Amino acid sequence: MAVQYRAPRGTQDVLPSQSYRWRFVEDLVTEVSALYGFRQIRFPTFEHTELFTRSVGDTTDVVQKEMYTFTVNGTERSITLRPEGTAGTMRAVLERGLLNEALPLKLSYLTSCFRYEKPQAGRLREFHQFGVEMLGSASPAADAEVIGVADEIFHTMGIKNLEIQLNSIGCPECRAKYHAALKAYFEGYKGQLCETCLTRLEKNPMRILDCKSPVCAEIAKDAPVMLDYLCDDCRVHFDGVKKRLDVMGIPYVINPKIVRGLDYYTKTVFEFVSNDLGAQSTVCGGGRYDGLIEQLGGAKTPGLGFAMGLERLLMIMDAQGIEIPKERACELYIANIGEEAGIKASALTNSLRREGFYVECDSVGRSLKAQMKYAGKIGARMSMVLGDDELAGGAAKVKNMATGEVRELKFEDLSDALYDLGVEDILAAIEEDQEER
RNA sequence: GUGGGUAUAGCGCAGUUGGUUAGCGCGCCAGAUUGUGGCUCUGGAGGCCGAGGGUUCGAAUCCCUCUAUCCACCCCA
Repeated sequence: MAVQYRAPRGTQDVLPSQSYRWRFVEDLVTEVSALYGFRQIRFPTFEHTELFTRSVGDTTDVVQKEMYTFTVNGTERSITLRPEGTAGTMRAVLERGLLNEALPLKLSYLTSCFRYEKPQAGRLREFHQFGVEMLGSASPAADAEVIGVADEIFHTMGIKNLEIQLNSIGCPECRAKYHAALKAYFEGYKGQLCETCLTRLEKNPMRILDCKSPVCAEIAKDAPVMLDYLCDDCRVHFDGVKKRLDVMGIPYVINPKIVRGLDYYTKTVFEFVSNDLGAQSTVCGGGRYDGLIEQLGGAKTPGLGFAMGLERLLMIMDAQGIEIPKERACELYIANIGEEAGIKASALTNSLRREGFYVECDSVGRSLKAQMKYAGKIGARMSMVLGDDELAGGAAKVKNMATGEVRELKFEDLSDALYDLGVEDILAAIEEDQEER
């Protein structure tokens, strides 16, 4: 069958059978981060392009080839769909003067992001991130706190086998020295490096450290390590972070190869890595960005944060068989026979819904048998039939769909007082059913 | 941007060395005593076999092109 319209490449529909999983995750990350004092901020889906080129960095892949950038209706202004959440958050913070409030400022966000990439496992063109930003503290305590929230979120979800990889890429001063040393080292192997690494050598030599090519990896083995080049300030800071994580009981491994692809990072960088994902093994990544606010025109303010990919998070939960609470099931299905009973069933259903119960009745005009079948299919916990007999006799049977057990409910005057009397008895029956569970 | 795999019903899949009306499971709809679902049985709806071109008496099947999708590189969450 030739479907006329397809979802654009790299996008996904979240169907009702899956959406409850999303809500569960969204609620959980929001609640856990709130315990750490992070309050949610929301910001536009698109921003002026300059915001991203200045913050993310115009030499990064994200800016150079992955942004959805466009102009609208012949205007000059260039607009870009957010490729990440930090830039928009910082813009809002500066524009709305949030740094004038009590510091540190702790914010969280839950948004979709857009990157024009070739889709593969765990990589989409529209994807969703939960992120956290903490501004106004240069102390390693802040680093530990931010890593701590992420860790606690994964822990609360019941996710296992995550590895926290930690590194420091230093401040601009010590990193420059390291870059020089690294470049000098790899220059000596220019003839052996792979093609991409030759461009990396110019652009960002640290990336060579992470090359999968066996030759490059072999060469990289003896390359200088960033951690050996940290200035005193950066080393003390990094030690402080590690010490706090140790005390907090959060295990981590030092990975000198973590580089991060966004320009604004300084000092601490970290990733939460899982081998339950495909090649895209990072589920959460972040770090410190002490120069960012200043770069965007604000007062010099230290800051840091992380972002986690919700699709990847869900993938891990799926792979690890983590159970997510199912949605509330239909509590009662009211079947009807005949026009008159159908009208009463509608009214009764509505009354029960107003009482806060999940009740369904026939809205198609199906036979009793088909109605019962439908009730079973949607997983209704109880069913009840309304027909001439019930309307006249003042009693109706309520059936437990799981056990088949039938119980008769009596009504004083079902024909006229159905709505009031019927509701009460049925409410009692539903509540009783709920208690048993 | 560079590779490799895949494309048949809503979903998951068969379809022999090319051979007539393209099948199976699940799902969907209806029926099996006119007022009770699940199990079983019967019937039904639903496919230009991803698109276009070519070879052939004849193509889901062979060839070419395109598109989509998946996985990997790259990059990142």
